[in-house]
Order: sequence, then structure tokens, then C-alpha cells
Amino acid sequence: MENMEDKKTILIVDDEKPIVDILVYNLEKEGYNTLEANDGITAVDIALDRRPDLILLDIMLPKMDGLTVCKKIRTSLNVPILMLTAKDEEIDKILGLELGADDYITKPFSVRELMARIKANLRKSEIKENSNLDTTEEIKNKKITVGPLELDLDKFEAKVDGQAMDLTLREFEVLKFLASQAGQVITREVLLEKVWGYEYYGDIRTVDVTVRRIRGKIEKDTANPKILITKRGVGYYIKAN
Amino acid sequence: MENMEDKKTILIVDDEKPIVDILVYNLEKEGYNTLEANDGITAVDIALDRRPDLILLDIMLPKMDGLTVCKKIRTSLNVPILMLTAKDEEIDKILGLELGADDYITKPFSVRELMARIKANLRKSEIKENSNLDTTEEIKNKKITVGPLELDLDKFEAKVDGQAMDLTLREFEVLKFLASQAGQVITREVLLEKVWGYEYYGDIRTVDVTVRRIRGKIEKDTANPKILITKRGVGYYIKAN
DNA sequence: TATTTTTGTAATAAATTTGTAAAAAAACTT
DNA sequence: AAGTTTTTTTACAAATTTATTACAAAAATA
Repeated sequence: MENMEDKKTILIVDDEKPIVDILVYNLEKEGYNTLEANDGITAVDIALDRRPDLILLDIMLPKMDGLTVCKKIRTSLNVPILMLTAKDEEIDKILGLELGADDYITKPFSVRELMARIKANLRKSEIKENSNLDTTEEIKNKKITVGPLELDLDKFEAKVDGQAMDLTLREFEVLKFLASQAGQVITREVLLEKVWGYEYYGDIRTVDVTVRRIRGKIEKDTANPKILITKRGVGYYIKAN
Repeated sequence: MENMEDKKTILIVDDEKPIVDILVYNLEKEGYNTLEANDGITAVDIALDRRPDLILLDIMLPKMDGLTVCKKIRTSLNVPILMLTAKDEEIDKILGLELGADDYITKPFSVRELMARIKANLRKSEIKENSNLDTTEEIKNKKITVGPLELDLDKFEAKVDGQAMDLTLREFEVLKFLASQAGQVITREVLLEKVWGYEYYGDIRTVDVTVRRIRGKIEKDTANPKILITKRGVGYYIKAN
């Protein structure tokens, strides 16, 4: 349906085929997409080209070692990198240079632990992206007010004439997007792209239904909307006061 | 609000340029200010002059070794010092010399691990400062009150409508974090990071279960919570009155 | 060390949200 | 006015998210 839970993509960089296979098998079982690279140069190429959500990177690699790969990727991408190091002895060899990685795990590792680490690292990078949810920022208490409509972006709450309405997340986001450019007519296409996301390929009428649901909550008379208005043949807009 | 978000400043003392670069990159990404020193003497100068909130100190340094730097700084500053050591053997030196480093970490280390240590040490020094204040001043008996909910942060006790509830530590901390920003929806990710900690690898649904347990204690009807509310698709929040 | 308590995990049930399709209504066109 | 297009409305099914429960592991306490 919707929220394709846009499957996260993980790039596996390792030259040992059996290990890659195990990783691919387990990651896909967990619902991730996977990409593979068998040497360092390919790894950098794929990383830059495909922009994976996380990279599993072995240190010992042909053509370009993992540390260099790590640094190269780091200069242009902010993706979490999880280093795979072979044995404790090898760590000493590489001594001190391993820093660019977000996390590392030594071989042999349990699949279970690796999955846990991957999840944790993905979570972390998500938090950073959605920094409007991150309470460490002091961007708190953001509000959008248009006429009788007031959106509290922290509480995900909408008020009409001071009265709080209980909107779902999807409804709230549509309303927020419209309200952020009140007065401006927004096409369904744009709404789909901005709220539902780029890779959404559902019916465009979905927007209508969502608008209907929002109206049912914020308008006194849904047949005569005063806040969220239809511009026939174009789209919808919030009436600026 | 307590989260003044005055950025913490971290002094990095290391003579290996690439390592410093990676550290700077990652620390700033995490929202810290950074200062750099490439040798021991400069390190002491900068430390005394700029008063950083934490110092990352490599042991092997030109001009004045890390151990001496540490002692020098310690004589006049109470800043947390996190030592970076190359090999395991050197740890003995640090511990043996008892020169007042707060923590040490051996190379190679993951960014994740380093950040966790830095955060932990900053927290500790903050607690120390606060508890100083608390005993010298009379600011004790800190409380958070939101509607019918009252949290006594000294006693780790929660009251609902005046009646004391017996919460476990974990439960209390979740409730405290939520209550400290009542009305604001907090994601599970943020809760995991703030309450469980930076290096926690567990399942995100753990939050749900903990919330369930809290509800079982503070809500009259867990199926219709009035205090700790779910914002579906986002997270949880404490209803501000 | 034994016992109790807390905490995390996993599996299942329940609740809610969301998308789709189809029919009805409204707004334009000719 | 009849036909066409677009939007609104409704109902339903599917998908997703959350709640609940039981159990096991870990931690704290006696």
C-alpha cells in the first residue's frame, strides 16, 4: 500500500563471497535491499551512485583498503558506515586509523548482533534527518497560523478557533504542507510528491479522500468549506485571511 | 527549559592530522564546537585560555607528552579529560600514574563508541556541577508537575492525584523525559537514545512495552490513557493540562 | 548463592489508518 | 438541457501501527 516503508538499502563491501552471501540472505530476510561490492574502488562508485542508507565495510579489500574507502565516502556522503574487522590482531595493524566509521564489529560476529547494530545505526541517522523531531534542537514550539487554523508542529495538533482537532499523521502533513503556503493553490501531484513521497505510485484521487477526511474534522460544513478550498481543475489551497 | 543547547566545546589534542580531521568532522556533526592542538604545550595553553567542556587527549604527542599535559591541566582545571591510547599496554601507565584522566579509550575505536564516552563524561561533569549547586544552595527537591502527575526527581517517586506510585528506574526515567517536555510528542528513537543511551542496540518496541508498564501504574484505564498518550505514527507524549 | 525484581524480546491480538473503487453530486461545456 | 469532466462522498479491505501478554534473560537484593 503506501509507506512502502521505503525499504532501506544496505551496501555490503567484502571480497569473501560466502560472507557476502550470508549477509545478503539475512539482510533481505529482514526486509532490506542489498547492494554488493567486492573491492574498494567499486564500493566507492556504488556508494556515490546509489546512495545506500548504510554501508557494511570490510577492512581488508582488494584494490583499495577499507579505511581509504571509508574516508573517500565520508568526504561526500553522510551515510552510516559499519566496519567489519577480521581479527583482533589485525586491528592492531591498522591501529588508530579506523576512525571515520560510525561503528565497527569484529569477525566472527553473530548475525543477531550485526542486525541489532545495523538497526541502531539506521535509527540514529534517521533521528538526525528528522531533526524537527529531535528534542535536542531548540527549534521547539513551532507553529503555523492561518486565519482560524493553528498547527502545532511539536504536538502534531491542529486547532480551529482554539479547539483542538485530532488529525492522523497523514492528514496533519497534508494540512501542514498546504498551510505552509497558504493562499497558494497546490496540485494533487505536488501534494503526492511532497507528502506521500517520490516513489509513491498510487492513485491521485487518494489526495481527494484525504482532503475529505481533513475537512470532516476542521470544517463546520464540509459541503461549504471555509478553510481548505478546492480550486477546480487545479488543486487545493488554504484560504489566507 | 534546561536544554539551553549552548553547544559544548571539545578540545582535540592529537598530532596526526587525519585523525583530528575525522574527529572534528564527527564531533561537529554531533553538534559540538571543536578546538585543535597539535602538540602538548599548545594544548595546555588552549585549555587554560578557552576552557573547553571536555578534552580528548592523545598520549603520544610532540613537545610534551599526554600524561604531563593531563597533569598540568588538572592542576588548574576540572574539565573531563578523555585519553586516547594506542595500545593496551599503555593503559597500565595511565591507571598507574593516577594523573586524573576521567576516562580512556584505546585506538582503534568507533565513532559511535567515542561519542558515547564523550556524552557520558559530559553528563557526569554536569551532574557534579549541579550537585555542587544543590548542596551549597537550597535548590533541592526538584519536581516536575504536569496536570495530575507529579515527579519527585530526588526521591524517584511519581504521584498521580497525590497518590504515590511505585515505578522502576527505567519507567521513571521514561516518564521524566516525557514529562520534562510535556505536550511535545517524542519519538521512540529519541527516547531510546535519551533514556536507554547512545550505545543501546535493542529493539525499538521495547519502548512500547515500557510505556505499557508505566500506564499500568499511572492510568486508571490503560485502554484509555489520559496522561501518557500515543501519537500514532510518531511516538508518545504527556498531555499538558 | 539463592531469590526476587526488573527489563527486554517475541508472538499474537487489537486498533487505527490509509488506499481503492464505485457511485453520487457538482461544475463546466457545448 | 444534455453530456462531459471533475470532485465529493461512502464503504470496504488491506496495510500498518500499537497494545497486550507471556516468557526468558539480566540485574539487584537478600
